[in-house]
Amino acid sequence: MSTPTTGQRQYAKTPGQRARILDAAMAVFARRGERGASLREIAERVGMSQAGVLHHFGSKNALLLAVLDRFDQEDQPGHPLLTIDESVAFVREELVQGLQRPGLFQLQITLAAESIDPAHPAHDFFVDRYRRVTSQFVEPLDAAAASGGLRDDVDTTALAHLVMGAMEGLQLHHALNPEVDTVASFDLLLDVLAEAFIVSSTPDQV
Amino acid sequence: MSTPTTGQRQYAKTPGQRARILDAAMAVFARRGERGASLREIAERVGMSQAGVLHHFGSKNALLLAVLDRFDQEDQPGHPLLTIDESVAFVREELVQGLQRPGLFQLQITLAAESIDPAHPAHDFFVDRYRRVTSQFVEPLDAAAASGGLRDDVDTTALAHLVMGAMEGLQLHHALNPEVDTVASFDLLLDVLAEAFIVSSTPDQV
DNA sequence: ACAAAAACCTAGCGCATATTCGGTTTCTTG
DNA sequence: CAAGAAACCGAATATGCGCTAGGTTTTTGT
Repeated sequence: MSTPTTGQRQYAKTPGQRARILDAAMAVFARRGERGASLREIAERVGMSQAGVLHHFGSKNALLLAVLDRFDQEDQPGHPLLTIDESVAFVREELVQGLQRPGLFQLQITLAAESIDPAHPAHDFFVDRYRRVTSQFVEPLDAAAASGGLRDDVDTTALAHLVMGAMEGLQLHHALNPEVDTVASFDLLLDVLAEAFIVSSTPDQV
Repeated sequence: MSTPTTGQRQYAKTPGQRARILDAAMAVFARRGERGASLREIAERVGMSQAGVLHHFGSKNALLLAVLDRFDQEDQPGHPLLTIDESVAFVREELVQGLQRPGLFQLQITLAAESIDPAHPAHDFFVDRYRRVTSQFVEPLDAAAASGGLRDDVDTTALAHLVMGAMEGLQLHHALNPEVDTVASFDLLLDVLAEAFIVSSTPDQV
């Protein structure tokens, strides 16, 4: 009765294998989307058979959900974002890192666009995700507006959507044309917004 | 010898049928993407068999290209955009109309995201398209900068990418969460940019 | 009115896919 | 070291896809 009814025995290398499958699945889903991705291609990358992959994740759908779960954790901030500066720094850092690890952003854009279709298996996930991320962004803005750090006539919701939208739209352009400098454009936006809306005790640091 | 060797006879209702097929294909491609779309679903919408659709367009690929062709024409400006005001007005009008005709934008986002994959049949189209649209936007900006209508230290390319990226990113969010007010966020961007960069002889009209 | 071609349809082919099934190997635990 | 289960694999199944083949109906110019 050491590992009883819950008995989920597991080999030592199993977590590693699952991780390798997730790596491959992320890359393939990012490139081809869920609809264009095949278990065969994922299995090939891992050096395993289709059936082997399914042994670990049960179905393509479950594999997709596991990928989304991991993706959600990887781009979650380590600590709550309380101030505007923290939020901005976090989101900008994401954009910068996206240049060296294009997979994450590509996964996001590819799957999010596919998920517009209500019949898509990730539809609910992305609908919920955008709501969460938006409120994560609106809250510090509202807090700043309340404490006088922001002009109080600003539509914080519109502002949050603008920043998030710009980030992903730029990323989409960059994916199609690598010459597009996402960070330059995004910084342009941040500078202009700061100049227009932030009420700083110290003068602006452009 | 009235319609000789080039003899492409056509029934009277054929153009109408082709148009109806294109309508259906646009809607289905917009919802499901190219990979998720099936000729069967398109044919059903038209009230025709799969083979009937193929009789008119030859292959799914050719149908996709026909859709892209039409799409490109529909959102092309009627006249060249020479000034910033014209460009901004045009792109903003597109956004407003997108609310009443979501199909066009959804088609654009869905297919563009799918097209990140170099193996996608529309890859070349979207790579080229973004280049074209960007330069269409950069040109009036450069002209304005040259004639003193714009602050001359502005990175016009980054600016153009920002505006285009924001537009599409917002549209993606809106597609997933209709509560997102794309026009409000976009106007926010335009106002802030105008205030920051446009050198107007008359004072700004917020 | 008549032939000829366009505009369809039904049926089926070949292929790729996700998933299942039964067996074999590999590891873990007592 | 010896069960026994986990971790695989090869093969088969069912489904959906784009596309083709061949025939029938509808429209057309003469």
